[in-house]
This record gives sequence, structure tokens and C-alpha cells, in this order.
Amino acid sequence: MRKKIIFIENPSPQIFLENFRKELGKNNVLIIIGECRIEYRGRASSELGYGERLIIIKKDKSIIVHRPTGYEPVNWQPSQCFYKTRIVDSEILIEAIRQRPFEILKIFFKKVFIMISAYIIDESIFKLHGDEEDMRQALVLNPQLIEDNFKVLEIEKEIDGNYVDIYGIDKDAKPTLIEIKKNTAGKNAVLQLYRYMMLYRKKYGRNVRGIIVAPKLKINALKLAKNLGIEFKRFNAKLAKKYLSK
Amino acid sequence: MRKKIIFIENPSPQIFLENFRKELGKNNVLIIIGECRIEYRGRASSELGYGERLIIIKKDKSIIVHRPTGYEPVNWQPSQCFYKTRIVDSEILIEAIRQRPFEILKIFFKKVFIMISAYIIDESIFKLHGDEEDMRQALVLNPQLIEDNFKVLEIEKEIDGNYVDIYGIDKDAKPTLIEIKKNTAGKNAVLQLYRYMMLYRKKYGRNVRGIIVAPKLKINALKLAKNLGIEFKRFNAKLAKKYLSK
DNA sequence: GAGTGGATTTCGCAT
DNA sequence: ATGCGAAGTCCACTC
Repeated sequence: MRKKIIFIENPSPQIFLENFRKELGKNNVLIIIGECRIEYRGRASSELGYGERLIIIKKDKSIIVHRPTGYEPVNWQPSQCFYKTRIVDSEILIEAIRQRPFEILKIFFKKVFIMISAYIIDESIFKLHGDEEDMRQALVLNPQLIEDNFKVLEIEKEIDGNYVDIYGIDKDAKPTLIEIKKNTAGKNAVLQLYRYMMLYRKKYGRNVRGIIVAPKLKINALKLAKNLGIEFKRFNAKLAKKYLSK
Repeated sequence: MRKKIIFIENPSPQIFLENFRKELGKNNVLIIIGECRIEYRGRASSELGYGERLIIIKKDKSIIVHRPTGYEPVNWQPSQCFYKTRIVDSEILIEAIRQRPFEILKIFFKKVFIMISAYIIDESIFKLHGDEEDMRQALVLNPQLIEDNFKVLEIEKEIDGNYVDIYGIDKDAKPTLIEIKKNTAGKNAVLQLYRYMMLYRKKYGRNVRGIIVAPKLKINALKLAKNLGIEFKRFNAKLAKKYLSK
């Protein structure tokens, strides 16, 4: 029942590197607390002077550097990066390198307080129910919410590499594109739908209706929609959940 | 030189809660490794069955839940949330609650392998050099992008404690101050540049041109710029990167 | 590999 | 407080 977790406390640079390399090869999750400075070069560049931080390296070699506050990591490297380690001026240097795009994260440790290595297993499937998905599902199952006698033909319909949430025909068999937004829709949403309508027109050579489904439309977006002949249908995630729970 | 780090290994639920509450109150960074399931309800909702995970709670009470792979946390709560803890069916329940918007994250621990509590200090200032720096560099290396026969004399020129992005002379040897914005520039940018021009005039006793370099100028900023005799040159980071990659 | 759109996006800055 | 746009966004997906 006890989990095997390895602790290395206050290691010398040599001891640290030795163990770091060993543990990194085990597909373990590594946790390091230490005093370090950080450099990053890549799509942007950053520097962070000395301070005490928490560094996590996961099985997939992704790395995140956390300061004592803030939800987001201050520096990071996504998975599939690789590591180089050495001692520079009696400091431990860990380089996490990403190939494409080429980016390099350098962590210089003045002092490692602790390194923890644990093999942790997590096979569960993460289920996320997003609001926009709920709304789409509710509309697909209850197309009368869109309009009487509306027929859904396709969800996530592809038009030249773009995706329309719902594609269907209205009671007069007129093709209709529906864009769903879970929050108040703005001009971007309207323009996005308009672009899809133009793409549809070009590809299929016929006019198409466009409907924004959202809890609200911003005032400017409403004006724009009117000018572009785009309709608006009020709907929201809470309502959607009600329909889905029936 | 040793850092005080508290370890609690394989605690009973009672011992864990006792220590969790105590350490949470210390503004420490808490690290928990354990087997747990997770529920989230809020802007969306999610479930995650039992598995071994790494949970981090920071000084500001932000919480992130990490699986053994992936750069991103699987669940989280931003700073300023508050905690409720209790034992439910012999499991440890930690609730992290956010008020606005109302969101609740529930972690049910079947087993805590270890809890680590550390007071870590990090006062350094994080410096990120992003697109604006690229734009400046591209302009310095290709001054004809500003104007034909433009000559860069100084970057980050200091005028009474303020810093102008680029200082140079135009084809008629007229001194010119350039303010770069990577995003749409507003009135503030215009006023900032105008202030630098005034400072320059005062210090050197001669007129100076002012140019805002940005992808766009807000309509009000454009009007203001015209009134103040400030010019505008369209440029952006994407373009800059192209020039820099040559 | 490039391009598009979503995200519990988060974050910062302006209005 | 709300809205808008950027982010080293990341990520999943299709062409």
C-alpha cells in the first residue's frame, strides 16, 4: 500500500545530477524545489533572477516552473522535449530543449533543497462537459428549438477546412448554417459565420441562411448581423442542460 | 542553508486534515501526491475517476491538479479561492471554491502518499521579451522600413529617465523619436511619445519628429496624433519576424 | 506540417 | 466591473 517515493535532500550538484539523470530515465514524475535563475529563448525570450521555485517534470518530459504564487507556470516546455544537464560554475544547469519550434529553457540551480521522484499511475478517462457542446447536443436532439420543422443534416460540417457547428435545412428546405456561442456573441462570431456563408455560397453555388445561437448578442454584433442578413436565436447552456436531462 | 520543508507520509485522513489545515494557513506551498477522484462544477463540469495525481496549492490559494503526463493541469482553481475540508466515507475531501464566477473543485482522496509543505521565497522580477522587441530589432536592422535613408542612432534612448524605443535621424538629418507598439496603439501611446518629444525639445532645444510604429492606431489615437503632429507607420511582429529570419 | 477553432482558457489593459 | 485582444498561449482536429 505504500508508494515508493524517492527523496533526495540538499544534494551536492554531483549527487543531484547523478540522481536526476537516473530518475528522469524511469518515466517518473520529478519534483524539485530549489533556488534558481531561469533563461528562456525561443518564440520569445525571458529572464528570471534567483528565487525559490518549484519545478515539475512529468513522464512525458514536459516541464513547468512554478513561482510561489499564480495559477500559471512562469516558464515551461511542452512534452517531447529533451534534457541536457551539467555543472556550470558550481551551479546545476538543466536545459530543456524543444526542437520544433526550437526553444530552450535553462534552469541554473544555486541550491536544490529537495528532489522527489515518484512513479504515479493514472489511467482514468477525463470527462469534460463543456457548455457549447451541451448546447449543440440539445439543439441536435431538439431541432424545434432552432425553428419548427428544422432538420439537422450534419454537425461540425466542414467547408474548406472550416467547421460549422450545425448544418441543416429549414421548413422550406433552405440550407442553414448555425454558429453556437456559449457566451455573449460579438462581432467576431458574426464575421466568422458570415465567412462560412460565403464559403458555402462559393462551394455550392446557392444562398444559405446563417443563425447565431447564443445567450446574447453584443449591440455592435447585432447591428453587424442585421447588415449581413444573419439571424439570432437566444439560447444558453443552462437551458440546454435541462433539455439534455429529460 | 537548509530549507525547512515539512513532510507528512502516508497520513491517516485525520492526521492529514489536521496538518493540511495548519499548513494551508502558513502561506506555504503545498504539494500532495495521492490517489483521488475529482469533480468540477462551474463554467463547465468535469469528472475524473480514481488515479494517482499531483496537487499543488500555492501561497495565493490557487490550486492545480496534475496527471503524470501533459503540460496542462487537468483541473484547477485560480487564486483567491477558499477551502473546505472534511472526511466523507473515510475519504479526505478537499473543496476549492471560487466565488465569482461560482465554481467548485472537489478532490476525494482514497489515499495520500505524501504531503509536502514549504515556505518558498521568490522576489525576482520576470522579464519577457516578446514581439515588441522583435519589431524593434527588425526596424534597427532594416531602417528603410521606417523611411528611406533613415538612420538609427540609438535604441532605448534615455531622456530624463524615460526610454524611447528608437532614436534616429531622417534623410534631412531631422531628429526622430519612434515608439513601437506590438498591438493596436491607443491614445496613451500617442501621449507617451508626445511627452518624450517635449522632453527632447526641452533638453536639446530643437524640434523632433515622432512616429508611432504599430499594427494599427485606434481612431481616437489617430485624431490625437494628427493634432500633435505625430506620424504613424504600420508594422507588426509577424512582418518583423520575417525580416529577422532572413 | 500548416491551418482553424475552442478553452473552466488566463492575463492585462482600456473603457 | 466589463469588454477586448494577446499569449512562448496549449490542444485537438483536418487537409
